[in-house]
Amino acid sequence: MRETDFVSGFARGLKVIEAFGEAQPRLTIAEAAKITDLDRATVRRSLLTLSELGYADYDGKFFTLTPKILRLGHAYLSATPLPALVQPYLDQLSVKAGQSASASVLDGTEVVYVARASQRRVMSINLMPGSRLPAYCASMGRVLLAALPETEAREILKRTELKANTPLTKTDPEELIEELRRVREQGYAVIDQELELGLCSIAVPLMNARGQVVAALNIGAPAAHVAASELAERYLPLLKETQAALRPLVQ
Amino acid sequence: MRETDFVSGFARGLKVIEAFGEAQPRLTIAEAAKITDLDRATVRRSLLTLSELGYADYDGKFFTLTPKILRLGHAYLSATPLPALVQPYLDQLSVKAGQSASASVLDGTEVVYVARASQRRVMSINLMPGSRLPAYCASMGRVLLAALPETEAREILKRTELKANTPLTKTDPEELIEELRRVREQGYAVIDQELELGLCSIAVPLMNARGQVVAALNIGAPAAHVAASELAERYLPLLKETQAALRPLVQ
DNA sequence: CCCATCTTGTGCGATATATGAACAAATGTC
DNA sequence: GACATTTGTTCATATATCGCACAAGATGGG
Repeated sequence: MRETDFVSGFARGLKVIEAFGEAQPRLTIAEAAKITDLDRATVRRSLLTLSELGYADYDGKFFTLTPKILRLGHAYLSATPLPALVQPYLDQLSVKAGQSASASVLDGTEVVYVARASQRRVMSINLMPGSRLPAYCASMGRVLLAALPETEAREILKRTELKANTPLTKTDPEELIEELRRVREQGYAVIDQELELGLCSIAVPLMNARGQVVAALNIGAPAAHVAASELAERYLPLLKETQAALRPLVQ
Repeated sequence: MRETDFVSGFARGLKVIEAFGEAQPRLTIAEAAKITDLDRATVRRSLLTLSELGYADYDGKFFTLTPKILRLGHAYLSATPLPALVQPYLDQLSVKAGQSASASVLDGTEVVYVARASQRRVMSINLMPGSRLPAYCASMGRVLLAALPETEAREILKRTELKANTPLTKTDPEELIEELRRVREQGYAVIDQELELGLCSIAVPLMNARGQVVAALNIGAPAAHVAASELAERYLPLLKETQAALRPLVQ
């Protein structure tokens, strides 16, 4: 790609949108400039553009995103049949298990939630479509990494900041690779409080008719409610059932 | 706003993202140019920029959006406490009613779904966070329009293409204004197959502690299952309960 | 197999944007 | 209430992008 095939104004604008988040629901020009590391004048123009197009509101001091911004993500969600397809199955799965059920895909070193059915809020983190978690310490992440050729999985782990979120988090690359082998063999991954204390989860791959892994499904539960060692016994049959039902339907 | 405070490259890029959708999950440069009504060279640069940033994939012919694009909508969903807050209540509501439950806000002439819990898929249209429906013929739209000063509601109806989706759709502005008065008075809106034959729904406003309407909640049901005339009897108590539970929690 | 048609890639002049400094306004501090 | 800081805005100019026109390549009938 040539230098001139890159629209930096566009790239800068996208960076500005991403500056908004849970901790920063409203931003001043200076704040957005600090977060994005762009010039204040540049950020101002991007924000005014967003505001002019109705993607943001401006009260003279703070900018906030409007629901119109959801059109952008919606372009993906509606263009990809997967989220709509799995949603009703997740709903059923979630009701039957009495726990949250989710589906996600891999994006770089992270898993991205594309659909979710929650029974109650079990985590301090709030998950919804579009939410991201590091792949190495999430059950769906393990399943998705296990589906890759080992060299690719290694490559992703190398690019990941393997930090210990809890004392139980596995952070040694070799240990993780070994774990991925186990996951590949047994067909599911169990996470015991590696992401957050008190939370464990179990995931299976979602395959299409040709056997390609296109996503992962999981059930998350509070550790106080279900011990990690019981996860497979209690929820694996339900997950396998959903996996089998979806297999002929995806892609 | 001055002319030079607008970054047209950014605006054009956003338009390109929105070109993707249910009917157009994969686009060539020429297709995207036709949809957006932009010059091919411009669209090409935008698409290559998206691809370079990881928001899109390019196989040399087709561009597709990647899950990374969800970061943009996620910036709104996580920045706005509402979706996360109402989700567990919708889940409960959906289970109790045995029907789909949703929350939405108004964006121009449309309602935008910000959270949803579905029991099964009842509509030909697939709804999910970010989905949009015309406000005039949706139950949540009626509730949200009814919450506006009448002049504003009129203004929005004037900008709306009031088309008859079914023989039951109300399309006369005066009749709609009259209906909004009724909705305001009774505190809920019922839609009987005005959007799609076979689908009816009931919605209530979601107010904050100060009594401002911040969103709408609804339950949708197949007409074959529940007649529109029974909706209020069957589901209004559940909706009112949820409305009351959420009232002290929002904003 | 060839021609008509559609698509993609590229060079260039005209036009629009980014930059950083300077200034004005607002905010916070003592 | 005055000073110090931060923030928002403007401006001139260097730089980058836009859209057009054209070339090259791909596609699809007949």
